[in-house]
Amino acid sequence: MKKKIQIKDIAKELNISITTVSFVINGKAKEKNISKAVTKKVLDLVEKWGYQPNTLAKSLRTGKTNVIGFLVDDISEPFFSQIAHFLDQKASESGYKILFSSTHNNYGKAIELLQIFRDRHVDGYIMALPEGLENEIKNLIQTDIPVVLFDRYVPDLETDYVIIDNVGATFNATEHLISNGYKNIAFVTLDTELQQMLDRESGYEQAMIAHNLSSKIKRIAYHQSDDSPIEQMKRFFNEEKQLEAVIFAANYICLDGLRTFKHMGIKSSPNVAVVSFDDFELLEFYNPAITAIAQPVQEIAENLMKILLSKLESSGSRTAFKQIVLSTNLNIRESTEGKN
Amino acid sequence: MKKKIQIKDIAKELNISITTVSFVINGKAKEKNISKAVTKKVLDLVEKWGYQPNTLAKSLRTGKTNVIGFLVDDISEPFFSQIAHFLDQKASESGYKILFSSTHNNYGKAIELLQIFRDRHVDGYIMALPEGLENEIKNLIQTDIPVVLFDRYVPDLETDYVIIDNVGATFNATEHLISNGYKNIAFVTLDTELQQMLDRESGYEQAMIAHNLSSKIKRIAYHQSDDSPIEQMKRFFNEEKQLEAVIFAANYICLDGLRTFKHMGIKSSPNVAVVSFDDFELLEFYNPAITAIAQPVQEIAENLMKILLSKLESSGSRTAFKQIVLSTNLNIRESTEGKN
DNA sequence: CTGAAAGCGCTTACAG
DNA sequence: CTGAAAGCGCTTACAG
Repeated sequence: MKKKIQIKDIAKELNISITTVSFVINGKAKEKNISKAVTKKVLDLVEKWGYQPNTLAKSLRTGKTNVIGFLVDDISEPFFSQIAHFLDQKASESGYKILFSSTHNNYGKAIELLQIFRDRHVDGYIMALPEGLENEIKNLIQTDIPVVLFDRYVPDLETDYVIIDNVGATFNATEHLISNGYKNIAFVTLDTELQQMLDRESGYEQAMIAHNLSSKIKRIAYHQSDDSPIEQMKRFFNEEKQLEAVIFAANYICLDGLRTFKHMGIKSSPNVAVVSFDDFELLEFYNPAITAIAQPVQEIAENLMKILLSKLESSGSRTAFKQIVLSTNLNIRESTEGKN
Repeated sequence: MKKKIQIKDIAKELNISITTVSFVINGKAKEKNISKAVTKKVLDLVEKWGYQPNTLAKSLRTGKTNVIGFLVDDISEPFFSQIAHFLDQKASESGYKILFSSTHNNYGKAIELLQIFRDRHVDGYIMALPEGLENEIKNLIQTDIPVVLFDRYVPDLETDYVIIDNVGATFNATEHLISNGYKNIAFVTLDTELQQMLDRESGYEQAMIAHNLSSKIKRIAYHQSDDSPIEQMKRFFNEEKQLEAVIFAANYICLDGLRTFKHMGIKSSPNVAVVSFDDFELLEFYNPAITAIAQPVQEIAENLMKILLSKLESSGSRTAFKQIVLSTNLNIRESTEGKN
């Protein structure tokens, strides 16, 4: 491999100073009143020699790395990996790269990763916050390093975020079921304090109340060794023989729900209508195809990146927090075709 | 935020030189004959003040970034995002972080990304090579920067890689079908020169020949605007009315195959037995559940990381190329239960 | 056993 | 219009 070219090589070849070369390369020729002739000479040689500035040296000097830290529960979950994909596309267009890691919904791991990202001087963070990290995030935001949250948020935490209208999503899904003739509708969710899950539950409840129907909410405890989610659901479905429809509050809950149905020999529709939060391939191919609340993944990623980039550019001048709420889409399929 | 502590702060506080502090921090106290007392003093203060070396300065000086570049077609494909997840876990344990990007199977994009990774001084690469990049990879390897390939490989390219036994995988799957009474078995694959796809095809052919059955191979052209994969498959299945079983050579091909079946009203088993290359959730839930060749994702990731780390540690002393071939697992499900 | 100093490759305030 | 030089925060060859 040919030896790496440096600024000083260019300067020497052209008999000008390093300063001048640096100014030209960084597009400050105009601003610094460098003559057209010199500017062109430099640019031509840079082109000819294929000079690439050493990003490490640049970062050390400027404190900017052009790296964004991306933190989620588990990068292999389809929702997160799709977000990652779109973020990467957008980031690349602006010269940023993404460092990712998975917290596994673990407080200690998340703290550690935040520390590692800090050590590596990431310019900003995009993350889905694990429970209990409110204070760390508050501290992070106070250091003036841009942070944009998504998927979940903390109601009284002043920060930038992009989320979806969880209340509206389940409200609409519930109304859809009701208008198709279902009355005995259950909502199966996670036993958690995560705001987005509470919002989803609330949307369901509001719709049920609006139609004078009584809510049936089952909160499943995950990460509990002595009582598997499937066992918990089995008991619930056994008690609720007259159930006509179920809304599952997240994709993995839906998967476990379908597994439970299989174990119990319950045929989803026409027996029990099913709606899943989060759309994924399986639902389309299931027999019968399952109605799903789809999150606008690309839109979420684009908004995250847009907010982060604007913060990055206006760094210093503290801008107002941007909070974006996107609406979801109800993909109606056979599973909720109605009782009629 | 409290001002960042530097080596010189520690040195000043302790009235010793920067050199000594640096040696202690880098675990060279013994080697450099630093006294136990001094060593302890330094370590205690580092602990107390929570000193973290500036990785940027360290990298600039040493040329090592502890960053690994991870390049695949599309990070949001489940296979790749799972690999990413396991790699991240393993890398973190050794103090490495992963920078990822998607090539979208695009030659120009891949070249560009390789350049960007180089600019960022990644210590090594893990990648699934897009077609036509053989020469770039050869150059890369010659620069002595560790590269480990996976998923696909080029037969006469001397390098490290982790792949699966594609020939054996489809050979076994085909034999499984034959022993369950299927004779008229088709193989639906991609129209490509990618070695791993050719290997899969070859495994199928060898099994068919071994049993004196005639092969039926359909190569689907993807990325062709005027003739969708589904249309191509439709025509094929229409011509082959007597088909008893189909092996799809990759997960997305299988998905399109299932879509085609749906369009045509073909009921997979019992009419047509189906085997998919790559296992994913959908197959388990499909009705009937579909038999699949599963790749050992975690094992692949672990091997990739092990090879890369060993190369990273022995940098300079060029080690022999490690080429690992892992075997797959045939997850037998209802779709191939047999004609009996 | 320990320290002063050069150097990694940039950017930029300051001087002319 | 342009340049000499300091400094970002480390590591390490060299000297004592």
